[in-house]
Amino acid sequence: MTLITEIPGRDQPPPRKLPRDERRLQLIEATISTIARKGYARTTMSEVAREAGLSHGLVNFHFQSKENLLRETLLFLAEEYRLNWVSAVAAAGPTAPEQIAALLMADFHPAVCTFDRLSAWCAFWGEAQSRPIYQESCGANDADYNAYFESLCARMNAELGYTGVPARIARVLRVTVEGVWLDMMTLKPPYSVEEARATVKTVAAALYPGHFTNAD
Amino acid sequence: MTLITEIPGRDQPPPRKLPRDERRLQLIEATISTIARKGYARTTMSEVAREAGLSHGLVNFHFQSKENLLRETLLFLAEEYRLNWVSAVAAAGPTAPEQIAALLMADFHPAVCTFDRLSAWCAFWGEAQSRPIYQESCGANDADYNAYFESLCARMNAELGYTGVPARIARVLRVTVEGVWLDMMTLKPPYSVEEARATVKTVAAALYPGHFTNAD
DNA sequence: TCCTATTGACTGTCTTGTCAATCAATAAAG
DNA sequence: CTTTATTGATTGACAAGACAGTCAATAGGA
Repeated sequence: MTLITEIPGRDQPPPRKLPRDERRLQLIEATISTIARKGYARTTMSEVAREAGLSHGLVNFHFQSKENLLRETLLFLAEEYRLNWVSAVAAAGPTAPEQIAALLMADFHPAVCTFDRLSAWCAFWGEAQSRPIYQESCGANDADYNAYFESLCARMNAELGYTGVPARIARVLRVTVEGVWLDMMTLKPPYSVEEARATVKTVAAALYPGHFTNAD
Repeated sequence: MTLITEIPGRDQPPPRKLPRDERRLQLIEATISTIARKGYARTTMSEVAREAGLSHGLVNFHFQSKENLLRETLLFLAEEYRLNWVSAVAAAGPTAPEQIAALLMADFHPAVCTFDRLSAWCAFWGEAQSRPIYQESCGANDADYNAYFESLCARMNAELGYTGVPARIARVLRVTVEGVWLDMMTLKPPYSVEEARATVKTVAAALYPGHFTNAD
């Protein structure tokens, strides 16, 4: 999504110069698209620049090195993901089932669940060198997510009489979402977001039959 | 796992020359290890050769090109995976729950569920260019696997009175396994194979409460 | 001897990162 | 209001290095 060109009614060409942060964001988006289109291994500085319609010297000007560009792209995705689920639980009702439903459905929100973004996530997971980078910078995010998810499962037991091991139930729900994400990357043709959500709801309904229902 | 050096009791150096197929297998194993250790993007012909203790010219001699080496490595993993689940269901009892259990547990058999192999799978999933290769050559395998899994879920309905949509239930179980695989790649430290199997059993027990039990 | 596997030097190509020159926008000066 | 610095973004040519793939020479087994 470009920044300036889409102001409705004014389709002047984008300005040649752009402030630092907007240009960086544009280049990160171009990196995500390039990874999705060409794969991580074939993502070059020049290709990212071409995707953005800029010269490759500019990428180094803004990010110093390719390694740094990829690191910042990963951190951008991680922060975007975190904001998405945090705002989803904030907007949901206070009961444990409502909060769990919000967490599960947030992962399929169009802000984070696009083909390009899933593709980029999958590429980073698969690239050995990016795993320590992720752990180091975002391990705390994941720990927060897991801790919150487990606390909700514990509340399901305490408040609503279920008996599953919270850590394991939370893991089941989390890996189901991850597996569906992988499906949406891998399968040809991918199934719809509706079907993805229905699949996750099926698991939730199986684990908590009184408080979740199958989609159809 | 090297091929010749580990014959117990005979630790003569490996023969300088090796028949075609054994050398190819050795290089494919070296490719898997290299992908796991350095990542897909940093996997070079020279690095694969060094991992195998051979010269890099030999890799081109046996595989013609890097692209072909990676393709054959992917096909090797796919065939190994297929043989593993096929033999697991062949060895299991004939009832639907037994067959489903065999399918689910087979994915954690040490023949296919090692860190190097999971790492390589994940790298191939993440690499955009390898997805069409996989579809083209192994899409039929996956279709077989899914069709068989769905037929088992249909039998659970017909023979044992369950009511879930077979396609969706099969998908839930499959994505759970995939998600746990991802966990075993990503998490630091990874949880044990026992815990992985217990997680999958939790889902099966939730979906088919009369015929699967939680691990503990 | 013949045949196949193996080696390692070599080549051409691609890629990253640097840098001096250029350009656009704004501020300052006339 | 026009003209002239100043600043910071942008470009494209370039150097240095890495890599895939080739090939002539060699070694080992039949």
